Amino acid sequence: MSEKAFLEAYNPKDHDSPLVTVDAVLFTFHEGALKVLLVERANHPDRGKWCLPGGFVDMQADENLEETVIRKVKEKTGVAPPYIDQLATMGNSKRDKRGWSVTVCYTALIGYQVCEAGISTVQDAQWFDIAGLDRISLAFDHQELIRIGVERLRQKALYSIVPAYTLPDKFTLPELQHVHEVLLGKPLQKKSFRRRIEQADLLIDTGQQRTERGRPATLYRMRKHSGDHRFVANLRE
Amino acid sequence: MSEKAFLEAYNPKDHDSPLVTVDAVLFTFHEGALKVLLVERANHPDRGKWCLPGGFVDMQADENLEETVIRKVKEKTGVAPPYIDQLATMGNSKRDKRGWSVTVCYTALIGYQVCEAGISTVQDAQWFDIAGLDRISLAFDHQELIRIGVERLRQKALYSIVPAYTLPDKFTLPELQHVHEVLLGKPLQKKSFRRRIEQADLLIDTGQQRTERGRPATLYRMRKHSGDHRFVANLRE
DNA sequence: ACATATAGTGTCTTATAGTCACTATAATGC
DNA sequence: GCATTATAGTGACTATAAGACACTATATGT
Repeated sequence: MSEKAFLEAYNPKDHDSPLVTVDAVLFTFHEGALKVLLVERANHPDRGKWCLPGGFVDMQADENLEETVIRKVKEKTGVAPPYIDQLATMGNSKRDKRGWSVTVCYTALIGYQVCEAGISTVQDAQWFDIAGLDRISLAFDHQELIRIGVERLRQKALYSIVPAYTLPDKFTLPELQHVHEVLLGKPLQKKSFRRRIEQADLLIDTGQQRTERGRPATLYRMRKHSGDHRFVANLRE
Repeated sequence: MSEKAFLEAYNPKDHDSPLVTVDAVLFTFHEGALKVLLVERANHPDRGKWCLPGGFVDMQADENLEETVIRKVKEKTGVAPPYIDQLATMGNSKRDKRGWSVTVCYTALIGYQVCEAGISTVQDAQWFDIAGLDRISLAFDHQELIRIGVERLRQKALYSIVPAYTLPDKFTLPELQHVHEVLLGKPLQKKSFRRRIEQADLLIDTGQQRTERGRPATLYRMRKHSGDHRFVANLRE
């Protein structure tokens, strides 16, 4: 049989295939804490429980998985996040009561203010503080996905400035250091922190400053691809 | 409606779902070169082209995705690899002529000798040198998956000894250094290389030695979880 | 003006990688 | 046997980047 004939005769529904969903662990940083966006499930299974934003791939609307996850995040926040990265794919027969299911989970970062308006218009979406999250029961294996997402972001805090994407467009170095400190759960040397960022030329000085208390701090914004930069040496844990 | 009633009424086939496959980029190191295992496709589409070992999830036989990939690798090599890690999930409407498809791709490492017998009994499986692989046309997006796998392994060579899993159970330090050098495409300082491994106590001295030419080299084997160790500083690129 | 708070720097120390010459131990050839 | 060659492994100094911490700079509040 030719390939053409094979493809004409082929019907995907002849095979059983797992359910395929996409989820996003979307982090932000606000009021000194790392937060994750959760959504209240409107339907069975696990109706009423909180879960990650996500859902089924729409084979008509979505060209690829990334489009699916961006569509899902936009539905809840109103905007596309500036940082998105594949986190893990979970697939087994037990994670969803409806049967064998696969979820492709992404991690995304966004500033709090950027999507504040969008989130306030969506009744069922809410930021949850990472600390204490283990006390509430989430749908499916989403608790585990968040754990993996936090661990990944923590690792990145050691050798990159990816956590900067949890901040607004413009931010100060002390703010960024604070995010890293919260992620790593310990104080960092400001000299070391500043020095490596300066040497790698990762940030653009906006020329602006911001004063809260004390001396004003310089406002920076991320240079293009600064999220891809890996320092040759980690901050010590 | 109760959740119980919902689940009883639920039929996964009511939804369209993408095809779900699992693939493995299996590397080994032999005769001074990094190799990847490829399989010749017996069926449409892309019949006759080489591709990664992998295939559909068997929802009856497989409890989870990792079982699927291990089953598929065992079919071609006869053994389960000592190192396996999720690499990336590719999902879009174009990668497979049969329609919207998702592949969960793993990367795995194994010693050449360990599976030599298994591979020789499988007619359609063969090791390919990474160098020059870009000249042959692979099925689906498997060329891209291999590229991502090589890049990931190259990164790991900078801050871990994960590449050791491409070697036999027992190996010498110069052998391991050579793997890293091939991955990074440049010579490394043996003093630096040895020192960091010794300091982190990652290998077990087997007490045995091996002589090829010159002074005999000590044979080591990996300590448990040595693959998880991350050096605080990278080798310089 | 001074106290307080926070931003940012100077400089020494420490940890770890790079360099490279040196020693150690095998096989080989005369 | 002994020199030669090849490869394994070490010693010791240098270079780089992080840690520590005191010091300066520049705001606000009284």
